[in-house]
Amino acid sequence: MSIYIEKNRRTKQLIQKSFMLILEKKSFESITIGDITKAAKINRGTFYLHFKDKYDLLEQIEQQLFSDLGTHIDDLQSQYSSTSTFKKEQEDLAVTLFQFIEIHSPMLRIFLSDRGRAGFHIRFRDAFSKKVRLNLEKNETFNERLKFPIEYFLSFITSAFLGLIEQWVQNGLDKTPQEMAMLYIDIISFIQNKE
Amino acid sequence: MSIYIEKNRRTKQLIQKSFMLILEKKSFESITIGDITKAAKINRGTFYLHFKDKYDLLEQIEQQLFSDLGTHIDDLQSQYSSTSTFKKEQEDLAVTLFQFIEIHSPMLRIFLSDRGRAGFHIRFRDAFSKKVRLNLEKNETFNERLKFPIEYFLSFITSAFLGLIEQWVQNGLDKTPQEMAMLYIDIISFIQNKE
DNA sequence: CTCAATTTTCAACATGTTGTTTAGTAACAT
DNA sequence: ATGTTACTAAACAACATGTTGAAAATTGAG
Repeated sequence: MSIYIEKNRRTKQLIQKSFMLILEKKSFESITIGDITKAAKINRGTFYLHFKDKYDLLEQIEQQLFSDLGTHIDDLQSQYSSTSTFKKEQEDLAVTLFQFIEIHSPMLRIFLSDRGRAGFHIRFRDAFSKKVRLNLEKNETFNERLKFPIEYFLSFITSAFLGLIEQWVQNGLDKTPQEMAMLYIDIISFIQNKE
Repeated sequence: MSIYIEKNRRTKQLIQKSFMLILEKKSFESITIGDITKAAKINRGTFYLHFKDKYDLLEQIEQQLFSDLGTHIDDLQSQYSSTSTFKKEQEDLAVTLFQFIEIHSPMLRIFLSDRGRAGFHIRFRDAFSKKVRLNLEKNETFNERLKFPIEYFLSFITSAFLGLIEQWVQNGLDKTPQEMAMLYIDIISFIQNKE
Protein backbone atom coordinates (compact mmCIF):
# COMPACT_ATOMS: atom_id res chain seq x y z
CA MET A 1 0.00 0.00 0.00
CA SER A 2 2.71 2.43 0.97
CA ILE A 3 4.60 1.60 -2.19
CA TYR A 4 1.43 2.18 -4.19
CA ILE A 5 1.19 5.72 -3.01
CA GLU A 6 4.89 6.02 -3.66
CA LYS A 7 4.46 4.89 -7.22
CA ASN A 8 1.46 7.07 -7.67
CA ARG A 9 3.31 10.10 -6.41
CA ARG A 10 6.38 9.20 -8.35
CA THR A 11 4.46 9.09 -11.62
CA LYS A 12 2.74 12.34 -10.80
CA GLN A 13 6.01 14.02 -9.91
CA LEU A 14 7.58 12.56 -13.02
CA ILE A 15 4.90 14.23 -15.10
CA GLN A 16 5.42 17.55 -13.33
CA LYS A 17 9.18 17.30 -13.70
CA SER A 18 9.01 16.45 -17.40
CA PHE A 19 6.57 19.27 -17.92
CA MET A 20 8.89 21.81 -16.31
CA LEU A 21 11.79 20.56 -18.41
CA ILE A 22 9.85 20.95 -21.65
CA LEU A 23 8.61 24.35 -20.51
CA GLU A 24 12.21 25.56 -20.69
CA LYS A 25 12.20 25.01 -24.43
CA LYS A 26 8.60 25.39 -25.61
CA SER A 27 5.84 27.79 -24.65
CA PHE A 28 3.07 26.50 -22.43
CA GLU A 29 0.42 26.73 -25.11
CA SER A 30 2.44 24.85 -27.69
CA ILE A 31 3.14 21.94 -25.36
CA THR A 32 0.87 18.95 -25.93
CA ILE A 33 -0.01 16.18 -23.51
CA GLY A 34 1.87 13.92 -25.90
CA ASP A 35 5.05 15.97 -25.49
CA ILE A 36 4.89 15.55 -21.73
CA THR A 37 4.10 11.84 -21.62
CA LYS A 38 6.66 11.10 -24.32
CA ALA A 39 9.33 12.84 -22.26
CA ALA A 40 8.17 11.06 -19.11
CA LYS A 41 8.07 7.77 -21.04
CA ILE A 42 4.54 6.94 -19.96
CA ASN A 43 1.33 6.40 -21.86
CA ARG A 44 -0.69 9.44 -22.73
CA GLY A 45 -3.71 8.02 -20.97
CA THR A 46 -1.78 7.84 -17.72
CA PHE A 47 -1.56 11.61 -17.71
CA TYR A 48 -5.33 11.84 -17.31
CA LEU A 49 -5.19 9.60 -14.23
CA HIS A 50 -3.29 12.35 -12.47
CA PHE A 51 -4.46 15.59 -14.06
CA LYS A 52 -7.66 16.83 -15.64
CA ASP A 53 -5.74 18.54 -18.42
CA LYS A 54 -2.71 20.69 -19.18
CA TYR A 55 -4.14 23.62 -17.23
CA ASP A 56 -4.79 21.52 -14.14
CA LEU A 57 -1.15 20.46 -14.21
CA LEU A 58 0.05 24.06 -14.33
CA GLU A 59 -2.41 25.07 -11.63
CA GLN A 60 -1.20 22.42 -9.22
CA ILE A 61 2.42 23.44 -9.68
CA GLU A 62 1.55 27.09 -9.21
CA GLN A 63 -0.49 26.40 -6.11
CA GLN A 64 2.41 24.63 -4.44
CA LEU A 65 4.47 27.70 -5.19
CA PHE A 66 1.94 30.20 -3.85
CA SER A 67 1.35 28.15 -0.74
CA ASP A 68 5.08 28.18 -0.14
CA LEU A 69 5.18 31.96 -0.57
CA GLY A 70 2.36 32.33 1.96
CA THR A 71 4.31 30.33 4.52
CA HIS A 72 7.39 32.50 4.08
CA ILE A 73 5.46 35.72 4.64
CA ASP A 74 3.57 34.26 7.60
CA ASP A 75 6.89 33.35 9.22
CA LEU A 76 8.08 36.91 8.79
CA GLN A 77 4.92 38.54 10.13
CA SER A 78 4.98 36.40 13.26
CA GLN A 79 8.24 38.10 14.19
CA TYR A 80 6.84 41.63 14.04
CA SER A 81 6.78 43.44 17.37
CA SER A 82 4.74 46.51 18.27
CA THR A 83 7.90 48.58 18.03
CA SER A 84 8.57 47.70 14.39
CA THR A 85 8.48 50.73 12.11
CA PHE A 86 6.56 50.75 8.87
CA LYS A 87 9.71 51.31 6.87
CA LYS A 88 11.49 48.44 8.57
CA GLU A 89 8.58 46.10 7.93
CA GLN A 90 8.50 47.17 4.30
CA GLU A 91 12.17 46.40 3.96
CA ASP A 92 11.85 43.05 5.71
CA LEU A 93 8.98 42.12 3.45
CA ALA A 94 11.04 43.03 0.43
CA VAL A 95 13.93 40.90 1.63
CA THR A 96 11.64 37.96 2.36
CA LEU A 97 10.02 38.18 -1.01
CA PHE A 98 13.25 38.38 -2.93
CA GLN A 99 14.69 35.54 -0.91
CA PHE A 100 11.72 33.43 -1.84
CA ILE A 101 12.16 34.31 -5.49
CA GLU A 102 15.79 33.34 -5.33
CA ILE A 103 14.93 29.91 -3.96
CA HIS A 104 12.33 29.25 -6.63
CA SER A 105 14.06 31.00 -9.49
CA PRO A 106 14.37 27.93 -11.72
CA MET A 107 10.61 27.60 -11.80
CA LEU A 108 9.89 31.32 -11.81
CA ARG A 109 12.29 31.99 -14.64
CA ILE A 110 10.08 29.78 -16.77
CA PHE A 111 6.72 31.10 -15.61
CA LEU A 112 7.64 34.76 -15.77
CA SER A 113 9.30 34.58 -19.14
CA ASP A 114 6.75 32.56 -21.06
CA ARG A 115 6.15 34.70 -24.08
CA GLY A 116 4.17 31.94 -25.73
CA ARG A 117 1.10 34.04 -25.60
CA ALA A 118 -0.96 35.48 -22.82
CA GLY A 119 2.16 37.44 -22.19
CA PHE A 120 0.19 40.50 -23.07
CA HIS A 121 1.36 42.27 -19.96
CA ILE A 122 4.96 41.61 -20.93
CA ARG A 123 4.53 43.03 -24.39
CA PHE A 124 2.60 45.96 -23.03
CA ARG A 125 5.41 46.71 -20.61
CA ASP A 126 7.98 46.43 -23.39
CA ALA A 127 6.15 48.87 -25.59
CA PHE A 128 5.63 51.36 -22.79
CA SER A 129 9.10 50.86 -21.36
CA LYS A 130 10.76 51.65 -24.66
CA LYS A 131 9.05 55.01 -24.78
CA VAL A 132 9.89 55.93 -21.20
CA ARG A 133 13.52 54.98 -21.73
CA LEU A 134 13.90 57.34 -24.68
CA ASN A 135 12.41 60.11 -22.62
CA LEU A 136 14.68 59.45 -19.65
CA GLU A 137 17.92 59.08 -21.54
CA LYS A 138 17.59 62.54 -23.01
CA ASN A 139 17.84 63.85 -19.47
CA GLU A 140 21.57 64.39 -18.80
CA THR A 141 21.51 64.61 -15.03
CA PHE A 142 19.26 61.57 -14.80
CA ASN A 143 21.91 59.01 -15.64
CA GLU A 144 24.48 60.55 -13.30
CA ARG A 145 22.19 60.41 -10.29
CA LEU A 146 21.20 56.84 -11.01
CA LYS A 147 22.55 54.41 -8.42
CA PHE A 148 21.02 51.36 -10.11
CA PRO A 149 20.69 49.92 -13.63
CA ILE A 150 18.13 51.78 -15.68
CA GLU A 151 16.35 48.57 -16.66
CA TYR A 152 15.35 47.99 -13.05
CA PHE A 153 14.02 51.49 -12.81
CA LEU A 154 12.04 50.93 -15.99
CA SER A 155 10.68 47.57 -14.86
CA PHE A 156 9.62 49.08 -11.57
CA ILE A 157 7.90 52.09 -13.06
CA THR A 158 6.19 50.34 -15.93
CA SER A 159 4.97 47.46 -13.77
CA ALA A 160 3.68 49.81 -11.11
CA PHE A 161 1.80 51.68 -13.81
CA LEU A 162 0.46 48.47 -15.24
CA GLY A 163 -0.72 47.43 -11.80
CA LEU A 164 -2.66 50.65 -11.38
CA ILE A 165 -4.04 50.27 -14.88
CA GLU A 166 -5.27 46.74 -14.26
CA GLN A 167 -6.94 47.82 -11.03
CA TRP A 168 -8.48 50.83 -12.70
CA VAL A 169 -9.92 48.85 -15.57
CA GLN A 170 -11.13 46.19 -13.14
CA ASN A 171 -12.91 48.89 -11.13
CA GLY A 172 -14.75 49.94 -14.26
CA LEU A 173 -12.78 53.18 -14.68
CA ASP A 174 -14.02 54.68 -11.42
CA LYS A 175 -11.62 57.61 -11.72
CA THR A 176 -10.58 60.14 -14.33
CA PRO A 177 -7.15 59.93 -15.95
CA GLN A 178 -6.13 63.02 -13.96
CA GLU A 179 -7.22 61.42 -10.72
CA MET A 180 -5.27 58.31 -11.62
CA ALA A 181 -2.17 60.34 -12.30
CA MET A 182 -2.63 62.09 -8.95
CA LEU A 183 -3.11 58.72 -7.29
CA TYR A 184 0.18 57.57 -8.76
CA ILE A 185 1.99 60.59 -7.32
CA ASP A 186 0.25 60.22 -3.97
CA ILE A 187 1.20 56.60 -3.56
CA ILE A 188 4.85 57.35 -4.24
CA SER A 189 4.98 60.09 -1.64
CA PHE A 190 2.92 58.02 0.78
CA ILE A 191 5.47 55.23 0.60
CA GLN A 192 8.38 57.63 0.92
CA ASN A 193 6.93 59.67 3.80
CA LYS A 194 6.24 56.70 6.04
CA GLU A 195 9.00 56.79 8.59
CA MET B 1 -10.11 48.53 -57.75
CA SER B 2 -10.87 50.91 -54.92
CA ILE B 3 -13.91 48.92 -53.96
CA TYR B 4 -11.85 45.76 -53.93
CA ILE B 5 -9.57 47.13 -51.26
CA GLU B 6 -12.68 48.26 -49.42
CA LYS B 7 -14.03 44.74 -49.47
CA ASN B 8 -10.75 43.32 -48.31
CA ARG B 9 -10.44 45.72 -45.40
CA ARG B 10 -14.05 45.32 -44.46
CA THR B 11 -13.69 41.56 -44.18
CA LYS B 12 -10.49 41.89 -42.18
CA GLN B 13 -12.08 44.37 -39.81
CA LEU B 14 -15.13 42.15 -39.57
CA ILE B 15 -12.90 39.30 -38.43
CA GLN B 16 -11.18 41.50 -35.86
CA LYS B 17 -14.47 42.84 -34.61
CA SER B 18 -16.04 39.40 -34.29
CA PHE B 19 -12.94 38.18 -32.53
CA MET B 20 -13.08 40.97 -29.94
CA LEU B 21 -16.75 40.26 -29.34
CA ILE B 22 -16.12 36.58 -28.69
CA LEU B 23 -13.14 37.46 -26.49
CA GLU B 24 -15.57 39.08 -24.05
CA LYS B 25 -17.14 35.70 -23.40
CA LYS B 26 -14.45 33.09 -24.00
CA SER B 27 -10.76 32.98 -23.20
CA PHE B 28 -8.34 33.52 -26.04
CA GLU B 29 -7.03 29.99 -25.97
CA SER B 30 -10.45 28.39 -26.09
CA ILE B 31 -11.55 30.38 -29.13
CA THR B 32 -11.31 28.47 -32.41
CA ILE B 33 -11.01 29.86 -35.92
CA GLY B 34 -14.41 28.32 -36.50
CA ASP B 35 -15.91 30.38 -33.69
CA ILE B 36 -14.64 33.56 -35.27
CA THR B 37 -15.67 32.84 -38.85
CA LYS B 38 -19.04 31.54 -37.77
CA ALA B 39 -19.69 34.77 -35.88
CA ALA B 40 -18.46 36.82 -38.83
CA LYS B 41 -20.55 34.70 -41.17
CA ILE B 42 -17.66 34.02 -43.50
CA ASN B 43 -15.98 30.88 -44.68
CA ARG B 44 -13.30 29.46 -42.46
CA GLY B 45 -10.85 29.48 -45.36
CA THR B 46 -11.30 33.23 -45.73
CA PHE B 47 -9.76 33.74 -42.32
CA TYR B 48 -6.49 32.36 -43.62
CA LEU B 49 -6.49 34.87 -46.47
CA HIS B 50 -6.12 37.62 -43.88
CA PHE B 51 -4.28 36.07 -40.96
CA LYS B 52 -1.70 33.37 -40.54
CA ASP B 53 -3.43 32.03 -37.45
CA LYS B 54 -5.17 33.02 -34.23
CA TYR B 55 -1.97 34.46 -32.79
CA ASP B 56 -1.33 36.61 -35.85
CA LEU B 57 -4.79 38.07 -35.43
CA LEU B 58 -4.16 38.97 -31.79
CA GLU B 59 -0.74 40.34 -32.64
CA GLN B 60 -2.07 42.67 -35.29
CA ILE B 61 -4.70 44.04 -32.94
CA GLU B 62 -2.13 44.53 -30.21
CA GLN B 63 0.31 46.20 -32.54
CA GLN B 64 -2.28 48.74 -33.61
CA LEU B 65 -2.80 49.46 -29.93
CA PHE B 66 0.90 49.80 -29.11
CA SER B 67 1.53 51.95 -32.15
CA ASP B 68 -1.29 54.22 -31.00
CA LEU B 69 0.25 54.44 -27.53
CA GLY B 70 3.59 55.38 -29.06
CA THR B 71 1.97 58.21 -30.98
CA HIS B 72 0.33 59.57 -27.85
CA ILE B 73 3.61 59.64 -25.94
CA ASP B 74 5.48 61.14 -28.91
CA ASP B 75 2.96 63.94 -29.06
CA LEU B 76 3.50 64.66 -25.39
CA GLN B 77 7.28 64.62 -25.57
CA SER B 78 7.33 67.04 -28.48
CA GLN B 79 5.79 69.63 -26.16
CA TYR B 80 8.55 69.40 -23.54
CA SER B 81 10.59 72.55 -23.15
CA SER B 82 14.04 72.85 -21.54
CA THR B 83 12.35 74.39 -18.51
CA SER B 84 10.11 71.39 -17.81
CA THR B 85 10.81 69.81 -14.43
CA PHE B 86 11.23 66.08 -14.00
CA LYS B 87 8.26 65.89 -11.71
CA LYS B 88 6.05 67.77 -14.15
CA GLU B 89 7.10 65.49 -16.98
CA GLN B 90 6.39 62.44 -14.84
CA GLU B 91 2.93 63.73 -14.08
CA ASP B 92 2.24 64.59 -17.71
CA LEU B 93 3.33 61.17 -18.77
CA ALA B 94 1.02 59.61 -16.21
CA VAL B 95 -1.91 61.68 -17.45
CA THR B 96 -1.18 60.81 -21.07
CA LEU B 97 -0.93 57.13 -20.29
CA PHE B 98 -4.14 56.99 -18.32
CA GLN B 99 -5.94 59.00 -20.96
CA PHE B 100 -4.83 56.48 -23.52
CA ILE B 101 -6.05 53.64 -21.35
CA GLU B 102 -9.40 55.32 -20.96
CA ILE B 103 -9.82 55.61 -24.72
CA HIS B 104 -8.95 51.97 -25.33
CA SER B 105 -10.55 50.56 -22.22
CA PRO B 106 -13.02 48.29 -24.03
CA MET B 107 -10.14 46.46 -25.65
CA LEU B 108 -7.84 46.64 -22.63
CA ARG B 109 -10.47 45.35 -20.26
CA ILE B 110 -10.45 42.16 -22.28
CA PHE B 111 -6.71 41.83 -22.71
CA LEU B 112 -5.82 42.63 -19.13
CA SER B 113 -8.47 40.41 -17.61
CA ASP B 114 -8.00 37.28 -19.68
CA ARG B 115 -7.56 34.74 -16.96
CA GLY B 116 -7.89 31.96 -19.49
CA ARG B 117 -4.32 31.08 -18.80
CA ALA B 118 -1.03 32.85 -19.12
CA GLY B 119 -2.43 35.03 -16.41
CA PHE B 120 0.31 33.79 -14.17
CA HIS B 121 1.31 37.31 -13.26
CA ILE B 122 -2.25 38.05 -12.22
CA ARG B 123 -2.46 35.04 -9.95
CA PHE B 124 0.95 35.77 -8.54
CA ARG B 125 -0.13 39.30 -7.71
CA ASP B 126 -3.33 38.04 -6.10
CA ALA B 127 -1.46 35.64 -3.87
CA PHE B 128 1.11 38.22 -2.86
CA SER B 129 -1.43 41.01 -2.54
CA LYS B 130 -3.56 39.03 -0.12
CA LYS B 131 -0.64 38.66 2.23
CA VAL B 132 0.38 42.30 2.07
CA ARG B 133 -3.18 43.41 2.73
CA LEU B 134 -3.43 41.42 5.94
CA ASN B 135 -0.18 42.92 7.10
CA LEU B 136 -1.27 46.47 6.30
CA GLU B 137 -4.73 46.30 7.79
CA LYS B 138 -3.31 45.42 11.19
CA ASN B 139 -1.65 48.83 11.17
CA GLU B 140 -4.15 51.28 12.73
CA THR B 141 -2.65 54.56 11.56
CA PHE B 142 -2.22 53.20 8.06
CA ASN B 143 -5.86 53.31 7.08
CA GLU B 144 -6.38 56.80 8.52
CA ARG B 145 -3.56 58.31 6.52
CA LEU B 146 -4.72 56.66 3.31
CA LYS B 147 -6.04 59.14 0.76
CA PHE B 148 -6.83 56.48 -1.83
CA PRO B 149 -8.49 53.04 -1.98
CA ILE B 150 -6.28 50.34 -0.55
CA GLU B 151 -6.69 48.15 -3.61
CA TYR B 152 -4.88 50.73 -5.71
CA PHE B 153 -2.06 50.83 -3.24
CA LEU B 154 -1.85 47.06 -3.31
CA SER B 155 -1.94 46.90 -7.10
CA PHE B 156 0.81 49.47 -7.31
CA ILE B 157 3.08 47.84 -4.79
CA THR B 158 2.61 44.26 -5.91
CA SER B 159 3.02 45.13 -9.57
CA ALA B 160 6.10 47.19 -8.91
CA PHE B 161 7.55 44.26 -7.01
CA LEU B 162 6.62 41.90 -9.78
CA GLY B 163 8.30 44.18 -12.30
CA LEU B 164 11.54 44.11 -10.33
CA ILE B 165 11.22 40.36 -9.93
CA GLU B 166 10.78 39.79 -13.65
CA GLN B 167 13.79 41.96 -14.43
CA TRP B 168 15.84 40.25 -11.77
CA VAL B 169 15.07 36.79 -13.01
CA GLN B 170 15.64 37.90 -16.60
CA ASN B 171 19.07 39.22 -15.57
CA GLY B 172 19.95 35.80 -14.19
CA LEU B 173 19.71 36.90 -10.56
CA ASP B 174 22.58 39.36 -10.83
CA LYS B 175 21.92 40.68 -7.32
CA THR B 176 21.34 39.30 -3.86
CA PRO B 177 17.90 39.48 -2.26
CA GLN B 178 19.22 42.18 0.08
CA GLU B 179 20.51 44.22 -2.84
CA MET B 180 17.16 43.86 -4.53
CA ALA B 181 15.37 45.07 -1.41
CA MET B 182 17.74 48.04 -1.25
CA LEU B 183 17.14 48.71 -4.92
CA TYR B 184 13.42 48.81 -4.24
CA ILE B 185 13.89 51.40 -1.49
CA ASP B 186 16.32 53.42 -3.60
CA ILE B 187 13.97 53.65 -6.56
CA ILE B 188 11.15 54.92 -4.37
CA SER B 189 13.26 57.68 -2.87
CA PHE B 190 14.80 58.47 -6.24
CA ILE B 191 11.37 59.10 -7.69
CA GLN B 192 10.27 61.08 -4.68
CA ASN B 193 13.41 63.21 -4.41
CA LYS B 194 13.39 64.35 -8.02
CA GLU B 195 12.09 67.88 -7.93
C1' DC C 1 4.15 -18.64 -2.03
C1' DT C 2 -0.24 -18.04 -4.33
C1' DC C 3 -3.99 -15.60 -5.81
C1' DA C 4 -7.65 -12.40 -6.06
C1' DA C 5 -8.34 -7.52 -5.59
C1' DT C 6 -6.73 -3.22 -6.56
C1' DT C 7 -4.12 0.08 -8.95
C1' DT C 8 -1.57 1.56 -12.86
C1' DT C 9 -0.59 1.42 -17.54
C1' DC C 10 -1.57 1.14 -22.30
C1' DA C 11 -3.47 0.76 -27.26
C1' DA C 12 -7.19 2.03 -29.87
C1' DC C 13 -11.20 4.94 -30.65
C1' DA C 14 -14.27 8.79 -31.74
C1' DT C 15 -14.25 13.57 -32.00
C1' DG C 16 -12.79 18.05 -33.11
C1' DT C 17 -9.37 21.61 -34.77
C1' DT C 18 -5.95 23.13 -37.87
C1' DG C 19 -4.13 24.82 -42.10
C1' DT C 20 -4.19 23.73 -47.08
C1' DT C 21 -6.15 22.95 -51.41
C1' DT C 22 -9.34 22.53 -55.15
C1' DA C 23 -12.99 24.13 -57.90
C1' DG C 24 -16.35 27.39 -58.46
C1' DT C 25 -18.89 32.10 -58.06
C1' DA C 26 -19.53 37.08 -58.12
C1' DA C 27 -17.97 41.83 -58.74
C1' DC C 28 -15.36 44.72 -61.05
C1' DA C 29 -11.56 46.66 -64.52
C1' DT C 30 -9.64 47.00 -68.98
C1' DA D 1 -15.13 39.22 -73.45
C1' DT D 2 -11.39 38.58 -70.64
C1' DG D 3 -8.64 38.71 -66.66
C1' DT D 4 -8.23 39.87 -61.80
C1' DT D 5 -9.60 39.96 -57.15
C1' DA D 6 -12.21 38.41 -53.03
C1' DC D 7 -14.70 35.16 -51.35
C1' DT D 8 -17.18 30.40 -50.75
C1' DA D 9 -17.83 25.52 -50.32
C1' DA D 10 -16.12 21.19 -49.53
C1' DA D 11 -12.71 17.99 -48.79
C1' DC D 12 -8.10 16.67 -47.02
C1' DA D 13 -4.31 14.95 -44.05
C1' DA D 14 -2.18 15.76 -39.82
C1' DC D 15 -2.55 16.12 -35.29
C1' DA D 16 -4.48 16.76 -30.40
C1' DT D 17 -7.94 15.64 -27.26
C1' DG D 18 -10.25 12.89 -23.72
C1' DT D 19 -12.31 8.18 -23.02
C1' DT D 20 -12.62 3.27 -22.59
C1' DG D 21 -11.89 -1.55 -22.05
C1' DA D 22 -8.35 -4.78 -21.71
C1' DA D 23 -3.85 -6.00 -19.97
C1' DA D 24 -0.15 -5.73 -16.67
C1' DA D 25 1.85 -4.76 -12.27
C1' DT D 26 1.58 -4.46 -7.28
C1' DT D 27 -0.43 -5.44 -3.13
C1' DG D 28 -2.10 -7.90 1.18
C1' DA D 29 -4.58 -12.09 2.81
C1' DG D 30 -4.55 -16.75 3.45
